[in-house]
Amino acid sequence: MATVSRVLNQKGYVHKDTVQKVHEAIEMLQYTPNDIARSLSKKSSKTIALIVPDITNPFFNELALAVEKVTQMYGYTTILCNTNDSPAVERQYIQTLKQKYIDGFIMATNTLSSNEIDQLQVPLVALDRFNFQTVPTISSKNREGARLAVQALLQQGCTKIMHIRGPKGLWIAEERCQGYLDLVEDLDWFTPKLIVNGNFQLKEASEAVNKIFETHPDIDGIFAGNDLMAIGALRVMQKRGIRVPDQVQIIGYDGIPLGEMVYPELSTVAQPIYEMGMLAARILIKKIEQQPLEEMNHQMDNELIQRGTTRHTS
Amino acid sequence: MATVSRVLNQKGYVHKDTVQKVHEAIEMLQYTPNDIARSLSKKSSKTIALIVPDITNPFFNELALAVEKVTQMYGYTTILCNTNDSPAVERQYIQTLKQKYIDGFIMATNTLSSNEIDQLQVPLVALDRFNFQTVPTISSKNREGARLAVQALLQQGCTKIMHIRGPKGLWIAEERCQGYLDLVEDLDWFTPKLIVNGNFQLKEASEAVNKIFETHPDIDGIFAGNDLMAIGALRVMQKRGIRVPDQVQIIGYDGIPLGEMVYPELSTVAQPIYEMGMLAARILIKKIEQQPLEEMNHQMDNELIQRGTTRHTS
DNA sequence: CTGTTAGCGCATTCAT
DNA sequence: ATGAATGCGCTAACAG
Repeated sequence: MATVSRVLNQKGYVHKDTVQKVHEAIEMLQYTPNDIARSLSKKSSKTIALIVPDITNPFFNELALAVEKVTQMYGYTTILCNTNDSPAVERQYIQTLKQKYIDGFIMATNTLSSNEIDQLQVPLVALDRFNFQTVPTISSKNREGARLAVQALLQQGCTKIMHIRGPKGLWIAEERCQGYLDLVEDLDWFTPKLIVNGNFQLKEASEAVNKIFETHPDIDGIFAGNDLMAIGALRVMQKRGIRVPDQVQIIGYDGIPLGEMVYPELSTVAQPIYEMGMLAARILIKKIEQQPLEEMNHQMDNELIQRGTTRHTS
Repeated sequence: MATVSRVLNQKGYVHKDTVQKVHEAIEMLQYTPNDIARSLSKKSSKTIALIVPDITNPFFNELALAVEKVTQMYGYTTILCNTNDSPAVERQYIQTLKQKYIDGFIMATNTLSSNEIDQLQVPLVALDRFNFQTVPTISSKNREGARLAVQALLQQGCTKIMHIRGPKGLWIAEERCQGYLDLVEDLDWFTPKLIVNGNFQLKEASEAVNKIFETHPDIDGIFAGNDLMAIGALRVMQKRGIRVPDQVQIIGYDGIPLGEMVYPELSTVAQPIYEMGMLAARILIKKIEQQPLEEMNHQMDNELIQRGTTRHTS
């Protein structure tokens, strides 16, 4: 019995012939090891959890794919948890998972206080969070990315640009909003009313844009904090019979595949989503296996991709 | 120790005062039970898995919400597994989960052979599958639903209706296609060329529709096997400058929220997604707990919802 | 009503 | 190089 354990884990000495025999027996008996017993004994489930706020957002799907790929390579299982933006659900998941010897978390949500996170007792890496001392963070250069977008809008003739921002208090939403402000705050047409909150949701963004066009019909540029909201804005333009990009130019943020499926195709600030997911997973596993981390805060570069919703030359 | 177990599980006799004292101790020590040990002992993890082919499809998200809701009510955890249409991934999940004492599966995929499913050894309920003898099935009345859509198209003046079907061999796709055929097969304009395969994906549907419009520019009605594909078709119309619903009318199938976010809003055959999810979960739990099932095959009613992509009167 | 005991299936000493 | 013994934290059967 101990011998079988040895060959399964490739640990300790075991004669070559015995290995062979064990494998034959396994085959014959259709034996599969019991992960639960293994977990109990090792105090580890070889499982990590990826916690996301909205599973229908393709951004998180791509992230999940990336995470799953590398965790699997290292022999870990990953389980996907969708909180639907509810902190209660998130806490519930964390609690349940901890009772199951979860080895680590990748948090792509921002609902928990840093206090709660510190008490976690389980390895953790955060996506799109503000610099922690204690937990590794991965994000793209949000402020810089936002500037990229607004600058393009400006250069391409926009004379009144609105911003659809993400949730208040959410780090990445603030940063992207700041990037927008950096470039337009001092222009004479600017007013804070040009910033509306879409909570990163298509529907809310649509409603907000629809409303602001009542009072500001002369807006000719829209920078959205993510692609979903940009698409929401695009819908509104179509509904109102406003031509994109002739009358209004739109740029989103994320670079999700859905952006290429709408018409006109969405211009966007593309994050290296897949790489961010892989990096997060690698770092988490390093942390779980107690290896030293070189860096705590990873900032990825973005790329401005101009497609059908902007009037770019060339 | 056994007493603690008793109060936690509310099983067996235990004095009221003792219960109190145990709870105080739990509070004091911040004790949380170890689910892994519990699972090992009970040979059950109190968790079930919902296996879906494409997590970005809002249909499955709504399903997941429903399933999660009822499983949680019964004290189960549910874990979401996205196979991304890969049978290999699906098998991998099943294997891994079985080794973790998973209590049951809800399969919203159709990749596995019924043979494999019979060997599963774990309670299972299937969504949108053909009538099994052994496993409970839930689906909507696909053929009837399809007829609902095509009939409306016909009545509202369409004289050449194409169908974007789902994957070959997939039961629900076949049924919906049959429903289409039921109504149009004998009409003089009909030709099998009017049926294209979009594999239930937005992108593939777009490409297929784009292609068929080269040879059949006089199509004035589109019935899509799901909403995602219908939206793909809508995109193509917009790209080609074809007015919807004036020149072409479109009806999808599913009733996902996304359908209300596009412009014009999508007409569709709405399935009771949430109810289907809840029903699936209830049945699975019944099966896990060895309660008798009254019925094996549940067929839900659909509702035709006409919105902006059709020219309905009233 | 409560404490003692054995066993769930594995990994990990320690002998041999 | 291999087998026997112990423990992971819990539940269930049994005594008391």
